[in-house]
Amino acid sequence: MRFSIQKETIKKIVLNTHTHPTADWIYNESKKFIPRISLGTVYRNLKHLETEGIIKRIHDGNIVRYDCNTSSHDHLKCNVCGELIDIEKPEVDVSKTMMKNFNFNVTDVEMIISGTCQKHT
Amino acid sequence: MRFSIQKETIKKIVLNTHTHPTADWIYNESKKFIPRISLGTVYRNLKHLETEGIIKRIHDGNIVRYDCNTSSHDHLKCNVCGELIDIEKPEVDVSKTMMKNFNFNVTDVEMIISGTCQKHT
DNA sequence: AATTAAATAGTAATTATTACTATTTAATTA
DNA sequence: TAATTAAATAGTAATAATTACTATTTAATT
Repeated sequence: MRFSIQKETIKKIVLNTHTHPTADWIYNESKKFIPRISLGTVYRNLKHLETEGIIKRIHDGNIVRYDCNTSSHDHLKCNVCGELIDIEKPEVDVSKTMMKNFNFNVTDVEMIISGTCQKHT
Repeated sequence: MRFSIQKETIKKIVLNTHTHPTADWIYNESKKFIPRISLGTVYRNLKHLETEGIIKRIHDGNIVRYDCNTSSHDHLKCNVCGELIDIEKPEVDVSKTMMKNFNFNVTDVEMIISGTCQKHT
């Protein structure tokens, strides 16, 4: 992997942004430093960073976001402001726990557990 | 809401399909019965069915799927065959539980809890 | 049977993302 | 230090999923 100003800039932006930005947001942000940067460059480097385990790709509904927190954690999503809030250690009765601990009124819990099923073991 | 063959057909297809189909799959399936059906009609009616609470829209990564099971449940996603398996009652240590109960090797757990945060109460 | 407004088919537009290619540039070598 | 080489970029085109638009059709009402 070769050095490039673009790669370094994108990396710096994502690692310093804790609001789960989209590719487009990162693109616009990087244009402040490299006005002629290409959107393809942003996507390519985000993919690199993900492969290297430096960032994580998260799915907010059908919107793809990037997360500089690569530790295993979940997200609370507010229906009003759309903000994603990092949470650690999901518990049994998610709704009740969220209500008690975060004063967060759960209307929907969406969880996808990925892995390998018994058919392929 | 007015009767239409298209609406009835789409409803029947989704309610009889338990494999979490995509809009495109439903479109192709409905063409077997109504060859000149429009893709827009499929999307419009899927949106209606969702609004009426007859089906649920689920997010499989960045792919949108439709689920005729509207009860609160989660999904196991196999990385090999891509199949989504319905599960009830998520438990604390998800990985361990999945391994024990389903012989499912978890590599990633993705959960989005939607609702309203304390800023808006 | 005539009327009316909702639903449809077909097409165009939009958005997010990937693919392609000529040019640029970081790293290597002479 | 200049020449070489291959990786990365910019810019554009292509693709895929979805929504928007509009003239036409059709279910329901009169």
